[in-house]
Parts: sequence; structure tokens; C-alpha cells
Amino acid sequence: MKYSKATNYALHTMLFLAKEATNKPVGVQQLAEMQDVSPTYLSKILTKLVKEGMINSVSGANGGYTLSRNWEDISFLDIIHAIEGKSSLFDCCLYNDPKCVIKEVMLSAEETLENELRNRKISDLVKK
Amino acid sequence: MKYSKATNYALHTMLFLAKEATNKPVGVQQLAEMQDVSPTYLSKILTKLVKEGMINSVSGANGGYTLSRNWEDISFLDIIHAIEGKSSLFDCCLYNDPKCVIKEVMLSAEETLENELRNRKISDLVKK
DNA sequence: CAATTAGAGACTTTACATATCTATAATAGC
DNA sequence: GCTATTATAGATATGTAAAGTCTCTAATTG
Repeated sequence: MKYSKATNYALHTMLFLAKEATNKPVGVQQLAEMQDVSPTYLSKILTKLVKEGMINSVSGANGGYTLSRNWEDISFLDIIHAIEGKSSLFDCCLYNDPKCVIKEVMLSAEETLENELRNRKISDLVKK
Repeated sequence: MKYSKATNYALHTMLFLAKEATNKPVGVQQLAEMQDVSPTYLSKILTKLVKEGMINSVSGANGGYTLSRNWEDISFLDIIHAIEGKSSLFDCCLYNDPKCVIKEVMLSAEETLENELRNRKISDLVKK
């Protein structure tokens, strides 16, 4: 079980945009070079963030990506969910018992993880 | 990101053995049937638990698996680590910065998850 | 010795992450 | 309006790890 590289790229891109603190769009070319990943692939990842309303995209010359207006509220969990999806970490496929005690433990542990990630905002990492 | 099915099988097997509360070995055949998985595959998973000293195996007729002597101390985290390995959930491949703030957040979140799973023992689920 | 059971290793299959390629759409600057 | 630049979408390819199978070996019982 691992977080995907895509999540890593998304988090670092968000942090970079937050540090920039400018409204001028940053092109995927530049973002991709910094992270040593292909622009088309990164673009596909960032499109997910656009669809979740975390960043805005601007087509055309001098286009690129900018943070959305509410960016200071965006948590690690938001970004992770946008990339990895929101489905549970643990599937108890065993006879689909709704009262499976193992599932209960696993889901409650997952909840503590999510609470932690929900409390951590990208904007906290920017303030000096 | 998901926990593997193998982890699910391992957890359910441990819980079953704990509920049995007998020293008589339980064969992989029976354990596999209950969970609707092939015996050879489950055997491969259980061997990992044997190597970590969580269960004992007995070859030969009437053989099978029994809980180890210290089974009441075995946590969810122990079992998960035995199956999934102990490597971190998050690899920050980006220029390998040892002070990457994103990595710090992710690792500290992972630690809260592990603490939770460390405090949950299989034996807690058995007591009435 | 025969039956039963776990363990080990090679192999196959499946699923998903990680890309790549190409074509399309939008926008800026001229 | 034309051209260069940039994001988006879809199809396709590649790599890797999980999931599962098959076969042979080793240990134990009776």
C-alpha cells in the first residue's frame, strides 16, 4: 500500500503555486520540469485538481494554472482525495458482513488518518 | 491506495484462530474455504505470519496452524506490517529533499495511523 | 510405507499506475 | 483573421505489483 506518485506531484504543485503567491498563471511546462515528469502526464493530474475546483486553468498563450480563490482552505486530504479517489482503504470482501469487527477497526483507524490530513493545509506550510 | 486482499485474509485468519481458543492445529484447507480463497495462495500468506512468529505451523497429517504463545499481544499493525511490509506509505521522490515539508506532514499523519493500529489487538475482539 | 499437510519456487493472469502520442479547443499578441 | 502557445481529451503503450495457479519437496502421523 502506497500513495501514488501522482499524489506526490499534485501536492508539490499545490505547494509551489502557494509559494508563488502571484495571480500570473504558471505553465505545466515549468511545473513538470521542476518535478522531472512529463508535461502531458502532469497536465492530466492537474486537470483533476481543476475539476475539484482547487486550481484554475487558463488556455492559450501565457496560460497555465493558478490557485483558486479558496486555496487557503485546501487540505492535504482534499488533494489526496482528488487524485486517489475517496473510496475506503480497506475492503472487507469476506461475505460482505456489515458488522465485521475487523472492518470496524480498520475504518476507524482510517478515520483518524483522514482527520489528521484534513487538519493540515497547504497554506500552513507557506506562512513564515 | 488500498490495503491488499492478502492483509484481509491474514487478519481474518488470525481472528478465527483467536476465536477457536484451542491448541489443535487448523488446516489451511478449512481456513481457505471459509474465506473463499485458494489454499495454496492462503498458505503463502500465512507463511509470512509464521516467519514473523505470530503463528506456528505443523506439517504432516492433522497438521495446520496454531496461534503463537504471545498471540494476545499481536496488534493489527503487526499483521499489516508482516503482509504489506514496513516501508513508508509516502515516497517523496522529488529531489530527495530530506527536509521536504510535504514529506514531514505525510509521515506524521502515517504515524498517527500506525499508533491507532498498534493499539488495536486481535485479542480485544475476542473477549466477551 | 501411505496419506496428509505445510513450504518453496516458477509461472501466469489481472489490474492499475505511469506514462506517451496525437488531435482538439481556447486564448494572446500581432 | 493568423499564428504561436497553452490546456484538455482520448487512445494507446509500458511497467510493476497484486493475485492466483501449478508442481515438487519436506515433515509428520498412523
